[in-house]
Amino acid sequence: MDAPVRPLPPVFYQRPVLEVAPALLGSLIVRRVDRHLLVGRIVEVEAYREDDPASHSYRRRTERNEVMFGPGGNLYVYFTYGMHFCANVVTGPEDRGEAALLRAVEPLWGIDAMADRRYGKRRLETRRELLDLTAGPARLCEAFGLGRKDNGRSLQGPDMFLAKGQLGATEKVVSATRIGVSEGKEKKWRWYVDGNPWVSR
DNA sequence: TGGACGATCCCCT
DNA sequence: GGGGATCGTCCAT
Repeated sequence: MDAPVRPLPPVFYQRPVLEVAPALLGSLIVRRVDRHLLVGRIVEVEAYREDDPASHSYRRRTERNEVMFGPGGNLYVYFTYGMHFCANVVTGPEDRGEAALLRAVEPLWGIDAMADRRYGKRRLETRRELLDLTAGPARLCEAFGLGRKDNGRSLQGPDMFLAKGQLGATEKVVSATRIGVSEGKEKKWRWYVDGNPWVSR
């Protein structure tokens, strides 16, 4: 029997990010937007913490990073490179600036609607298009329709939440260094499902 | 007030 | 493997 799909509770998020981030692997991301239901499975994440030079919350509390300092269980969405959005799950207690970046998702449901957002067409034509649909933090934001208006959004639903998921018996979690950071290179604060085709290549 | 740069992606070679 | 797109944020003047 399938378990009911319901939001992971706030207490799930209100733990240290180095615990929460790897625990997110296999979780479902559930999104209702423009009358479409979109579902994916998280397969790659990174942790960012207040004492970490690579984190937006390093040094000062500012207007941009304010959401990271809120209680765990909200979405932190930021704009970068002049054209992309990236989505994070805020973790830890209030006033602790930490979050887990969603880097890759395996699309499960609503793929035609995701394709429409990503490529302007509702039918995928190549395997490459399927793999590029949600592989990467900005790609998954575009596919799931996440943007500026979603910054600070609660993950208790109904239009956006994460739900308990499963890792397959043969699926192995691997930790590695983070992508695209110039400081804090040595920290192995990226986790992914080994061999999953949506993980960054 | 301005300049440098970024938790990226895409297309070209 | 490399570079361009493109603009909000931050910090140094």
